[in-house]
Amino acid sequence: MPSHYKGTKTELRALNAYINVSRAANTLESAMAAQLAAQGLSISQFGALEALYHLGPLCQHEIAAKLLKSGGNITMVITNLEKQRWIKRQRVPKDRRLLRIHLTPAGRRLIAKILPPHVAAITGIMRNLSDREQESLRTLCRKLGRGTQKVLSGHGVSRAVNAAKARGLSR
Amino acid sequence: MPSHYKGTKTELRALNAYINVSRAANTLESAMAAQLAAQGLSISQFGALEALYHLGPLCQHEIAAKLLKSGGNITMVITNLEKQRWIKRQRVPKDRRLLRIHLTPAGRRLIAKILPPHVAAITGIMRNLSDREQESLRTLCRKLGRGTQKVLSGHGVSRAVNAAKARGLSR
DNA sequence: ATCTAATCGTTTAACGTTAAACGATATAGG
DNA sequence: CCTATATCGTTTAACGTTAAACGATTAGAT
Repeated sequence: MPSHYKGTKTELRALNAYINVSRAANTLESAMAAQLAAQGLSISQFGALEALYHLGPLCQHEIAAKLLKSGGNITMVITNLEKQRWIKRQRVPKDRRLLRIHLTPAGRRLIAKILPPHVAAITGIMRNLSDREQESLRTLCRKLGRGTQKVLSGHGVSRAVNAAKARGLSR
Repeated sequence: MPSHYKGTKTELRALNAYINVSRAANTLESAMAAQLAAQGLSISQFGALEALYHLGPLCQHEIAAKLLKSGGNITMVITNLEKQRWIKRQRVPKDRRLLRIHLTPAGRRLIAKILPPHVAAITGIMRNLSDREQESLRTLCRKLGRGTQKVLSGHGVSRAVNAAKARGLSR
């Protein structure tokens, strides 16, 4: 956005940092989406499978919180995954409002197969930065993210942000 | 995503950097969307207005390239902006395939009014980082973005990435 | 000059996303 | 017990996004 904006040095510095974070994230997301598209998975679908793989069976609202997405969205993501037989819904007898989502054997095999190249791709991309640079980038992004949430508190703000705020945004 | 992934130190470092960039960008985007929603604008609508404001009248494909969005999408963005009378389409006599998009006086007033608080918001968020940190963040993100595009070349990849690759991704 | 290529904007179908309203179920207070 | 409130998952409507097919128009090649 800074293209031709006239502002103080402080403003231009902030704008430049802002757009470079945005673009880097967009580029990363496109790269991941392209990689997952080969397996017929969207990023959210992958995220759901990965969460189930590492955390065990989860309810939909837990997945929603994990992925920072709305409940309605997760209904769709899970429905599509179920169509492909990667997961199954299972009513919880103890609390019949809940659906416990668990991987099918095929789903488990899929995510186990997909995960290593996925991690390799991320690691490969990150190799453009030195170890020290990666850690520096992580620290700066965390600091920025935390600060941004403070700024937002109180305003009418999307569910994703609220969800992130509710739990400590992890790591 | 790293939640509970077992991997080498190198992999975990890369994954942590990756998710922190993603989350920071998501948080920033939500903050901007919330701010613009008050004016009834989406991020893309704002981006189009801003481009027209700083660069003068543009054709739709130029706006698409600027915002890294597909042509069909820009058709919709411009259509919605035109409904609200912020911009106007104008056929170019010299090349009748082209539509030159220009701000209406009201549109110019709007973006002129919106821009300062928008910049102030970004500057305010970025104040969570020192000047030196902002510059460091910018540098790291640029380096990462450039590297990622190299990795992508050759694969079937979204238009946005291709567009970014085609022109030098500016700055 | 004519025919072929490429470019521009539009339309369509499909998907992901959100917010809001809803029905089913559970929990807490009287 | 019974009612009010809260939670969970679903549905719907609306929007942004992409890719692909399309018609109109231009530019290039022969």
